[in-house]
Amino acid sequence: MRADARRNRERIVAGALDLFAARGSAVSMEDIAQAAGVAVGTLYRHFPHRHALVAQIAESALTDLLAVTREVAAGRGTGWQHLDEIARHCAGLPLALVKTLITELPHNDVLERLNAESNASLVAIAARGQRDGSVRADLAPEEVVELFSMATCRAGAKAGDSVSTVILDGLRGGGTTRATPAPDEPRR
Amino acid sequence: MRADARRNRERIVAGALDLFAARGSAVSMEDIAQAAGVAVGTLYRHFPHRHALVAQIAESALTDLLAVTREVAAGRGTGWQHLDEIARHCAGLPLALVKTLITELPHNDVLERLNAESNASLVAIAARGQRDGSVRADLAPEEVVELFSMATCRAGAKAGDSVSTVILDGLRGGGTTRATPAPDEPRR
Amino acid sequence: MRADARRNRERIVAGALDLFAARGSAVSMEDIAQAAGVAVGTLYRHFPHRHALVAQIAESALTDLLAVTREVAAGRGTGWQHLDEIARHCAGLPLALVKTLITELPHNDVLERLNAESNASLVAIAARGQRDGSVRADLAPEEVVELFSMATCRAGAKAGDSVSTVILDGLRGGGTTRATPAPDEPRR
Amino acid sequence: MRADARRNRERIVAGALDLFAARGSAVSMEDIAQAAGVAVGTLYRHFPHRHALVAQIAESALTDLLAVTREVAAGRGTGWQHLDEIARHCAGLPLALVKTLITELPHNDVLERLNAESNASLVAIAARGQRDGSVRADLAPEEVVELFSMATCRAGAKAGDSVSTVILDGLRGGGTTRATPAPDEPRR
DNA sequence: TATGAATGAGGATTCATTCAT
DNA sequence: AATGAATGAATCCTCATTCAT
Repeated sequence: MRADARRNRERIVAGALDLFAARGSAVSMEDIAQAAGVAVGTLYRHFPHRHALVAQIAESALTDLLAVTREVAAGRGTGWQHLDEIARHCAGLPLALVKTLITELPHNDVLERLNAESNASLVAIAARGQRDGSVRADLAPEEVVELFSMATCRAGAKAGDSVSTVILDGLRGGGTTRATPAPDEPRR
Repeated sequence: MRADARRNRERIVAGALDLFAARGSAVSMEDIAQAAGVAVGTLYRHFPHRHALVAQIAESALTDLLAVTREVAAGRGTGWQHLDEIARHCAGLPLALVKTLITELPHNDVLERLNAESNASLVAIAARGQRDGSVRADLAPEEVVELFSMATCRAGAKAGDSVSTVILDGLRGGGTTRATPAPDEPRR
Repeated sequence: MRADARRNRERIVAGALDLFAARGSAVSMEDIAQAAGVAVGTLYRHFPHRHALVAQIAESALTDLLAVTREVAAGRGTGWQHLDEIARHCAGLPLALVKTLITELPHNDVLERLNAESNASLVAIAARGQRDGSVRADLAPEEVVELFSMATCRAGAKAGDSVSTVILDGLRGGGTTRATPAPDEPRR
Repeated sequence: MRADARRNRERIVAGALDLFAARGSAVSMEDIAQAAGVAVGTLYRHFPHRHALVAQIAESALTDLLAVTREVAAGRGTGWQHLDEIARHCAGLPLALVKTLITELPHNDVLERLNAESNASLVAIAARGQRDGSVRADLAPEEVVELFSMATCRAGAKAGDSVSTVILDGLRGGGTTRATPAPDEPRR
């Protein structure tokens, strides 16, 4: 792929993401092209139809999520610490947006698989956390992940904001008091 | 209003709600009319444009929410118990759907007001709960309400499902250990 | 016909005329009914369809015009005086509006006939005027009538306004011959 | 603009003008597109809505009128000769149609201005004609222009037809005074 | 390869007319 | 006879997609 073609493709994806975030998923292809500084024809050269573009955006985010998840999972620390660290990274990903975008997509194997794999990874982390005592054990690991996703996929989620923190803390196991912030982590 | 007209109106609203839930907010007016068993003209007689219909659906749900909130708030019990009880009622309301529908609506004073009032009510309840010790005090009442809303506005939320329960439990105050169900409150 | 029915019919016609004048011919039947203080059903009881209503309005005006024309023609005076007098009466009739309304009507025998008869009457008057010397003789009587109609069917025509007067005066016969083309400006 | 696009645009405008003339202003956009040999989408690419198309048609005609008016006014001859020459040119313009089309347009600054400028030009010409004696002086110049417009904006006006000629002649000044009111008919 | 014009199916909305109350 | 709700064809307009330049 020529350098300018790659650049165009990247600008399209980035511009579309911004537009979707700013004006909802009902943005027209024409507007997306314009935001990327190209003509519609070019947009369609890169993405044969709208779904392909949306899917690409989703795929990027989910791929990043999966990568982060696996990377963190490969490191050291308790299960809860892993969840917490992944959550921090998630704040930089447009997961809330992607979640809504996906709902208007027809069935898509790639996304399905990415989703399943992230989920499997997270469930494994949760389960491990429950075994190492860092994650509360009175929930199914899937429920832990669902709560984790809620903290992570909220619209305006920022790394370490109160609401995420409360949920994350709520997932902790053990006698350690749940939500009280550590002295050096003042609640915002 | 004539009886048949009211019946039609109700069938339209109910049918639209179902369709939106089943197929997303991009359903056509034609389909909505058909689902209600009327012709488009009838749909438009009751709602001069799509926004009016969507707004009506949102208004109903928010009105119900406000009513429940106030009714419960007027009863006895701790702040947390009130939140818990309201949450149970919310499970019957299409709040998750309404939340997404509202985003594609132009500014709407009525909805704005309903939203503000429900919120104010809930914040008051949260604050009261913090004073009576039933709600954890290390959060701003607004944050409590945000968490409450997350539990309440989830897509498939059912009264008393694990995830809601965890979040609600996470809002508890006091020495009592958070998530462990009290003997008389079996986790569902 | 019951008294209230006749009253309704009259209010409908009068209201429609006003609305057409104020907002153009594209007014809806609903609006016309409302302006008359009745429901659409009643409007349709009196006029089986829109065309019938419009035709009725046109018919009224043309009938009035014909009556005036014949009445004046039966009196004494020169041809030009008759034209002048008819023109004064026309100022009270919505002829300009009716002229435009008629264009959107399908073929209509009654209107056709009324039109033809008024025209015939006017042509006769013009011809008589040419014989009695009161109307300029260098035009076909039909052309005289066309000019007369222009004076008479203008949008804001008022009895005796300057513009009408000029045209009417231009139709005068007599020794003064302003209308004779100068030698170097041959009449086409 | 690409050659084919310009050709389409021109065919649309020309076709629409013909259709309006033939079938009134209520022609559908679909029909207009078909008459121009394009699809509706193309029609809308050139004119974002019906009003824009109608306005374009009006603008063309009024622009032509203004150009003619100014061009003629810059030449030599008496005021009346200028009016007469402009009238000849007007016969080629769809002024009658445009006049009715304009009534269904929302406020439009460009058209407003064009109208005002043509009018101002014509009024100036009329006034000059009154000073040079070629235009009758017993009318306000605005009234002269109104009469001029009547001659010029008639439905089937052809250059130099009798009716126009009579009106134009009626605007002449000079010693012969057919327009002098009879003593018992004071001019208002 | 990029451009942007053209296509046309689809969706919102209007309104003349019909019909149940 | 009046009312006003219901119908549905017709119209405007949008936008994903295709294609000529």
